[in-house]
Amino acid sequence: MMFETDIRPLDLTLTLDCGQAFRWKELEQGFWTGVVGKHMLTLRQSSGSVAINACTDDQNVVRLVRGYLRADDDIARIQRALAKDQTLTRGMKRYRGLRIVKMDEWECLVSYTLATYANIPRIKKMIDRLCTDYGEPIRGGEHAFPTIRRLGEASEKDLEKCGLGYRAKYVAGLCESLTPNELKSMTRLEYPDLKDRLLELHGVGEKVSDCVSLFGFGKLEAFPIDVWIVRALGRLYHVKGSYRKLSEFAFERFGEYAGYAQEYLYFNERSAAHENACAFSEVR
DNA sequence: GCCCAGGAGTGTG
DNA sequence: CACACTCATGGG
Repeated sequence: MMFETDIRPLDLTLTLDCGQAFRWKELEQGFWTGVVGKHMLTLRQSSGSVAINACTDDQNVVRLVRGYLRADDDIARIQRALAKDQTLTRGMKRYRGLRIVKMDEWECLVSYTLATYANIPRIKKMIDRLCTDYGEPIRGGEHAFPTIRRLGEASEKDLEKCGLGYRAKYVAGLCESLTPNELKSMTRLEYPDLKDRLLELHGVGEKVSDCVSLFGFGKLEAFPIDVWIVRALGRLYHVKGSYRKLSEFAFERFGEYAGYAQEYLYFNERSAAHENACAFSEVR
């Protein structure tokens, strides 16, 4: 069944293929297949509208996709607010179509806990195996992301077999220390309290906590700091220091939309590194 | 074969 | 609080 919905501005590739979410695949040019909730979807962008191919006639998939892509975020307004920062103004316009995604809280928490000290292809593989081994089969031949209960039934050894390595004990710990109700109650917390609560979880540090706040709980003021952001802040703003220190800088500088600022800085820094690498290789 | 990864936990100065 | 070290494996 096909649906269509209007989301502007949007760059589907930038949004789905950037390490925010890990389950999207571009099976053929412009066709992005992934799983959102219990639905396997194929998305295709034509200018500002998104064509949704789903194995259901349930109109709710439109709402699902609009929620996932945060269709109600007013990008123009967000960019205007961030444009008070001159440094950001130049870089961010070409990323107008990049949207922060709103993942399922549990999926996001597990995904980013797995993402520690692993590269993106491997993160995708770990998640794929967790889903095929423990996720409920859904129409289209895919699997939903495994629930807390199902994942909790797996032993640490079982989880290791999915290629998790030392992360298996973290995932097992998450299943033990959380219930679906607790996760749901956490959605009511404001960002500072939410972050502290996430930090209590074993295997969840500052960076993962911020990623989960941003991509899982939709806290746009969260500002995850990875190696690329450290580089960007040093190169563009000449600030360096501990995670806490950089966090405070980001909050004062970027405020309620720091999460979008983070994405712009992240992409800008990666492309800057890429351009340098190309320039260097041309000189040789 | 080698290097290293969208980090976090632990121990030490 | 700041650093160093380890963690278990699979991609590139």
